[in-house]
Amino acid sequence: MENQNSNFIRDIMIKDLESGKRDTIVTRFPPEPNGYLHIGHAKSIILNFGLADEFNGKTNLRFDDTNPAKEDVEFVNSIKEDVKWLGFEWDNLFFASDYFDEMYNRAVLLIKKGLAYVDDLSADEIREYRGTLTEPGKNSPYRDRTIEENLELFERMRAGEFADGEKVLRAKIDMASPNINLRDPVIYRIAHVTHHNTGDKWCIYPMYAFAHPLEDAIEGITHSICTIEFEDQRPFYNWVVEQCEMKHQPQQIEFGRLNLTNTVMSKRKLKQLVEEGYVDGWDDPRMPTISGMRRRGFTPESIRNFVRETAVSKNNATVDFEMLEHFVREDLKLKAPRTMGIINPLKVVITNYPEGQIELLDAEINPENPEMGVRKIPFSREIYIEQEDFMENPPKKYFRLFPGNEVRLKHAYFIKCEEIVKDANGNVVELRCTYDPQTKSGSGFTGRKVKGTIHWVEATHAVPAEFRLYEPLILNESEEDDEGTFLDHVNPNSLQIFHGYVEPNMKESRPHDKFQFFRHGYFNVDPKDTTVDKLVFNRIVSLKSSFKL
RNA sequence: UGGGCUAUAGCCAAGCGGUAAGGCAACGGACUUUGACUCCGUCAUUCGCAGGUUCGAAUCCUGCUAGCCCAGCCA
Repeated sequence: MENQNSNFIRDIMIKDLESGKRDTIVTRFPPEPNGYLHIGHAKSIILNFGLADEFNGKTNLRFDDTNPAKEDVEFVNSIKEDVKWLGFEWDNLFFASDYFDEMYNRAVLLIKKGLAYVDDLSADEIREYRGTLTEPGKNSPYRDRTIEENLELFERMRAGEFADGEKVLRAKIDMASPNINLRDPVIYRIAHVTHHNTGDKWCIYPMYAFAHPLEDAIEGITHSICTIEFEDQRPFYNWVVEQCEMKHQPQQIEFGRLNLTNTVMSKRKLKQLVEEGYVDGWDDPRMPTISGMRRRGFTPESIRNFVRETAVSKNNATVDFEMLEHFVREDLKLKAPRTMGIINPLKVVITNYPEGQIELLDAEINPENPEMGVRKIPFSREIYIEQEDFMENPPKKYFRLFPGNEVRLKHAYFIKCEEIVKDANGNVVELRCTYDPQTKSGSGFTGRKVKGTIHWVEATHAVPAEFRLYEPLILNESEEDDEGTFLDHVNPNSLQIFHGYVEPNMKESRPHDKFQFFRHGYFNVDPKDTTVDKLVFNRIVSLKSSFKL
């Protein structure tokens, strides 16, 4: 059951509906197609789609493609895939570029109202004229051009008569405003770049601050939900809607970004990790991208529940990664079949078990969800167990195998360690044990108890498999901005690869199948590197453990 | 330093003048053929700090402090 925390955005919607200010809810998820989505975007997606769903409203997926230099169809496709995978369906698919004509006309309107002008100042000069945080700016010498001149110049900008950077269109507001965003913001720039949608039709493109309110107004968005850093932009957002005389008036509402401990979220840093080879790509299972999390094995349900549990506020929050892990475990608990896998094998020979005999044992697929039924697993004289489950000189409270100790083999028999076989270097390479036939699992044997139960895989039918275990990619807890030095905190052990064995029926597993390897945790069949003769399992999350050596 | 925003436990967070919800984590204990799960219990005399108003303040007022965002022809 997916929970519902109270949140201030929902409260606003309820109020607007009750007061009659709105009679429906329309939201939008407006990514720029210039990169891959990450868990931070998931929060925006879940808020926009989730809230609209609650009120039987509508949500548009809108690509904010106003800067062709950075955009690509590759990204529009991956974004669409990620939104769908997260479980949402958009009511309409739009592109900001669909509205370029209307935006142009609204800019002309502004010029005609004396509220916009063409500026010939260079980018550097504009910065100088803008003033600073503490000093007011000053008016551009071009600020008082006549409406006719501005109209003509803007038309010529559109016609391609000027080079990039030669001229811009600016809103005429107040160069002395304490809100720097109101010091005559640039609303159109020249860029002779081919656009992924409109091709070479345009060589002038609207800026985000001008385009976004228009897009929202055109689509009849009621609540335009965005992140907190746009709060200063809201006065201009409202100015555009009003001065451009848009019929519909959307309301911008800001929420605090989601951050995770030991995770970097900025595009610049993620890109650096990819490009400098710290990870395998944007979908590396260690990446906080949606595609990375999908490949790691996180489920859409777990991400949705996690995001909903973290709630909506205006704080900049850094949520413990353990919170995310909790929600995957919870989701997979009833869904994932249990199976046994040996990550780090140690051979065990059961000396009193008949040679050549193979026994098929019954094993519950998921004891917490009995409806999943039972599987058969082979047992014989030779098995593999986990190296970690044997110690020659164990500390107190070690419940696993050690010389003379007896443990239960899950679904099978009690075995007792009788003898250790070592190689020339003194490493333990094999254990010789005996089993007690009357302790067979399910036989109801109660003669004696054993402290530990360990998992195993029968040696002659064992299927080799690769296990990939992950640790946080970044060692420092919060994403502080030591510009450039975050690479110093990259965890050198973020990926550990092991070669071991799994049960024979695991041969049939398909990419993205999820399992709980008994006592190890939840794993996903890697969709990229798994082939017909090579199984690769990504550990999504370990099981919790209170065991400490 | 001008403007905007934020501050409640280790983390996230509810609370909206009537005496600090919930989740994660942690820690005890019960159960256990997963050192898991489940269950049961513990975990803020106090809400960034200092004053004030009030019978009563996390909530209202005043002053301070700390953190985040804004000086792209990025979004």
